[in-house]
Order: sequence, then structure tokens, then C-alpha cells
Amino acid sequence: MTNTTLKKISEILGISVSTVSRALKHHPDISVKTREKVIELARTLDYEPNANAVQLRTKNSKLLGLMVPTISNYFYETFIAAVEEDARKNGYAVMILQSGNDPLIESENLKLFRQNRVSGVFVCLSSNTKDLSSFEKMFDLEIPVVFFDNVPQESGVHKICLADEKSAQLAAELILQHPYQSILAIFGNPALSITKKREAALKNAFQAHPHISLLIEHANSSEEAKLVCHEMLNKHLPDIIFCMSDEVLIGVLKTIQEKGLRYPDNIALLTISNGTIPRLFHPQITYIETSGEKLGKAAFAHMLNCMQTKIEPTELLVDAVLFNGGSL
Amino acid sequence: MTNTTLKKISEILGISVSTVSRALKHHPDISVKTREKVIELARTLDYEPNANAVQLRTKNSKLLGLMVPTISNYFYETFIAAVEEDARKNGYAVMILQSGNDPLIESENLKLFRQNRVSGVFVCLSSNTKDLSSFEKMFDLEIPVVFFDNVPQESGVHKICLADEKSAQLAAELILQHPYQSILAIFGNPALSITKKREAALKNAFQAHPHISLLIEHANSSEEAKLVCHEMLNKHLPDIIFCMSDEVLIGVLKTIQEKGLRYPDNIALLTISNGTIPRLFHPQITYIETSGEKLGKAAFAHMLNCMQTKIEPTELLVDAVLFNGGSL
DNA sequence: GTGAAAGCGCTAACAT
DNA sequence: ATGTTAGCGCTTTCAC
Repeated sequence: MTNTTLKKISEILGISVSTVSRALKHHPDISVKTREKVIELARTLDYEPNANAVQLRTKNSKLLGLMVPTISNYFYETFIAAVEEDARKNGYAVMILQSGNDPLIESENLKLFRQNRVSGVFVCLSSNTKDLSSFEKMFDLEIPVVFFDNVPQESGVHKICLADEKSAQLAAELILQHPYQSILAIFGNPALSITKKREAALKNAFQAHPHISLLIEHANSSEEAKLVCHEMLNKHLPDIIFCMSDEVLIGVLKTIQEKGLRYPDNIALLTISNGTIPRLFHPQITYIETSGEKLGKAAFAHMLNCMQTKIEPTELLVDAVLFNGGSL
Repeated sequence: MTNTTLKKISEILGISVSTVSRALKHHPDISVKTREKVIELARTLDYEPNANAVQLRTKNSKLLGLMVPTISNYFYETFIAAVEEDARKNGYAVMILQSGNDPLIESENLKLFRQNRVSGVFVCLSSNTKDLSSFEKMFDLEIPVVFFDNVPQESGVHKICLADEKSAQLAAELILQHPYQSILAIFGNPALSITKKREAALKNAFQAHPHISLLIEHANSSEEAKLVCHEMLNKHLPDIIFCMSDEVLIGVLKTIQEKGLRYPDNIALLTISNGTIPRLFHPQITYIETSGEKLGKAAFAHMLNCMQTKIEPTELLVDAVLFNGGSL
């Protein structure tokens, strides 16, 4: 079988292609009878417009691009799910590509987006991306780019982030409400914008409390976090461990379980997470919520704005809230 | 700025569009000098072919469709990541859509795939889909459909599954190697093909061992699994709990932790999983591996075959292997 | 070895 | 109210 086209319909009905096209769009010029005849036949033949032809002609597609380092990640997957859902409701489809944190692949993916004439792209930068040179062409072509989560430092672009500073502040406040004296804080890849922001905010919050010992470490993966944590705990048992992310938390939890430590009795735990992992354990881990879903919804809404009217580059924040598990 | 087209290049070089097109494709007719001139200019102008125009003309796109009930799922996310990666390496992009287990949305998504002229689609059926009527048009149009994970019962379609029967058999064998006398087996949604297969295989394996008590329950979500498990444990403490999936396992683990039970001391645990969740805990949970990654790679390879040559509908299996944690 | 021309399916300005 | 025409960017047959 082959696809129904406007031409086919027009031939059967003995009218012109343009009349068919207009009728299907409820153009006011077309007479009611013609319109109904056309729509009826289109339905029986199950007419489905060729998106490629439409895009070629009109220059705007109902396709959006979305790029993340990897899809299989507790946070991105909820972000993607949220964007896809809202996109669907608005008639858009989403083309998803992974960079694997490789700037070269990132650049090629942008090219793929362009070739497929996406109307806009969501990007979470690869951790190894040094500058925005590969994005220049997107800007030139005026394809809206909304950066999320790991965003560039440059201003003048659309960014939408979790309230990184605030979430670290919230964490600090919560810690200060307890009599903890020594803190081990483990962060992720120091090259990421989220790492920098969270780390700076946490440090800053403890500036006024010099009597509290704050030890900061970094780990690029769960495995590294596990090792780092092991090492640190062998030297000294802190009152509380703060984890910047799920990746870190997973490593820390392994170490804690292996060492037979129990929280909150032997040690307290606090993390920043979307909640999936913290809620898996018992007691649940207390966390500052960073919702991929909220971020996704906000990002899509912003994209819609960008596509409708040229708006100034903005930096949006999605608020952070505390979820009280039982880990401190 | 606007996109570079063949026409633009041809005008600058004072040659025809067709020559430019051929030169870019290394057509043997074109002289070396012309070819190099063209390629060089194309590079400086950063020429990127318009995928929509190409598809319109040639009728084949480098776009694949992929539909799952939801992206945010431990298993699907690795499947998707694997498919996307291999697709990328072969010059394909992937359009991802979620059905939310709604047959209506599923049908609309198929339409979206068609309109965007995908060259093939991967589908994990929604749990509420009763028949393949919405897929008829795909078959008519000869767009290859590769079903995976939750596949239709009908024969005559491409299916690629985990070795569901074998994984349940493996589980049974492992259980029988221990002196366990009472088993609680919790399965997922009974409407799913994977549930049916796994359940039948497990039951079957214990047919020859009537002295062993096998209690079977169902749960459609982690929360339900938690409740079911609570209820069951209140009545009687089995020697081992078998979980059909991560969803079930998560609920079971919550109940076990809440009740202060310890595995493998008080109760043994066995699950089917891709490993992410089982490895989070300590001791790690023993599981039969169902790798979304392997399935994804196999599915993509099969899709490539389908697209190159018309092959007979086949049912492929991805093997199951045992990972020994410490939970029994 | 290169060009002219047709056409994929659609839309929209311009007739009539 | 409807048809004619042109053209989006590309590929490909046919001609020279």
C-alpha cells in the first residue's frame, strides 16, 4: 500500500490540489459541501500529511531536539519523560540524542538536529565541553537552544536550572539545625556548572561557622564516590555526609553498608536528588528535591515561548524543596 | 543566517545543481577538479543537506521511531540508550515517544511516526493494548515494526524478547539447589506477555516438586508489591521471595526493611532485573540478568536487517544469565 | 563530464 | 469559491 496524498484525493473528487489543501485546513473560502466531501474522503482514505513536505514548504517543523550525556540516568530520564509528554500534548515530537559527554559527538548531534530541521533544542552540556563554538551555527540559524541542568557559564543564552545555590543553602541550613561538628561533603565532576554552584553555595554557608569542620571531596562516578568515602571514613568518622547527587549517594551508601554503619545512628546522611534512590532505602534518605519532571515542564514551556516570540535570553530556576526522610 | 543549499553552491561556482549534487556524492562521472572545488566550497559554507528534502525525493529517511510505555524506567532507559547509540553509529536518529500504556496515545504515536516517515519502529506494547489493529497501517505501508519486551501474542511479526521462560527456569533451578520449602513469588501486571511467560515457566518448573509450596501473587506497581508483600508476610514467612521485576523488588525490599527482616538470614531474595537496583543494596540481591542494553543492541541489529532485505518475521531471544549477589 | 527538466507532497500568492 | 502556478531542496533520468 502507498500513502494517501492530496493529489490522490483531488483526482478522485475531480477538484484541484489546492482546494483539497484548503478544505482540510478549514479555510473560510471553501464552500461547506466541498469541505465536507474532502474531509470525509480524507478520513476514509486515512490521509496523513507528509511532515517532510510540509516542513520543506513552510519551513517550520513540529520536531524538537533533546540532547543529554546519557539517557540512562535517574535525573535525565524524568526530564525527558516530562518534555516528551508536554511536547506530545502540543503536537511536537522529540528527537533524542546522547552525547556520551563527548564534545565531538555533541557537535555532530547538533548537525543532525539541523539536518532534520528541528524547531528548537534542549541541551544538557557534555561535561567535557569547553566552549559554545559548536552551538554558533544554531544561534546563527536562530534555532532556539534551551540549556538545562549543566549549562554554560556564558550569559546571553537560555538557561534553565535547578536552584543549585538554594538547594545547597537549604542543605546547610538543615545541617546547622543539628549539632553536627564535622561534615564530609562529596561533590561530582568539578567541571560541571551544577557542581561549582552547589559547592560554592555550601562553602559560603559555612563561612560564618568556622568551628564546624567542612571537608570537601570530589568523585566522577558512583565507584569513585565509594572509594573516596571508604578512604575518608578510614581516617575519621564525620557526623554527617552530604552528597551532591544520586551518583555520589549510591557510592556512599555502598561504603556505609559495607562498613556495617547505620544511619542515622552512627552517621547522618543528606543528599540532593530527585527522590527515586533516597526513597528506595529504609530509613529513607533525607534529600533536597531536584525534580527532573518540574525542570522538564518548565523547559518545555520556555521553549514554546522562545519559538513563538523572540524573547531575551533568560535564566530560569526551578525551586528546591526539602523531603524529610529519616537519615539525620 | 540562512542554510547553505545546493543551489547556492552551484550559483557561486557557476555550475548546475545536479553537478554539485553528484560531486558531493563522489559520482564517478564528475571530474576530479570539479569535485574537489565543490567539496571544498561545501565545507567552507558548512553545507548540510536538508533531510526533509532528501526524504521527500528518495522516500527513505534516516529516522527511526521508538515507543515505550514510559521512558523513566530502569529497563527501558538502558534499552533506549543502547538503540540510540547504535543508531547514531549507523547514521540514524531516533524519535522517541511514550504511550503511557494508553492504546489511544499508542495509536496516535504510530501516526506521528508515519507522518515523519520513519524507516522503522521499535515498540514495547502498552499493557492495555488488546490487539494489533492500530499497527495494520504500519504493516500495509511496509514499515518494519520490531516489538520488544512486551510483545504481542500473534505470530507473523518481529519480536525480540528476553529469554523470559529461561530466566524463570534459571530462577527455579537456583531455588531448587537450596533447601527452601516455601516460596512467595510476586509477579507484575498479568496482562503483559513477560508476566505470562515468566509465571508459566516458574509454575511449570515446580510441577515436579509438589512438596514445595509455591504461592503466587500479582502487583501492578512498587506500591502494590509492597502492600501485597506486607500482607503475605503477616500470614506466613516464606523461605524465599521471588520477584519478577525491579518494580516488584522495590516494593518487597521496602516491606522487608520496614519489618526489620534481614536477607539472607531471615529470608532469601531472588529477582529478575537489569542489575541497577539489585547492586544498590548490601548484600547485593542475586538476580537473573535481563539486559536492556543487550536487547537494544539485538533489536537494532535486527531492524537493520529488516530494512535492508525483507526478512521473515522472527522471534529472537536474548539470553539470561545469573548474577550471584548474596541474597540467598 | 555536465546540464536541463521533472517531480517528491505540500502551501500560498495570484489569478479568475 | 476554485484553479493555476511557482517553488521549498533535493535526486535522477535523459540529453548533449
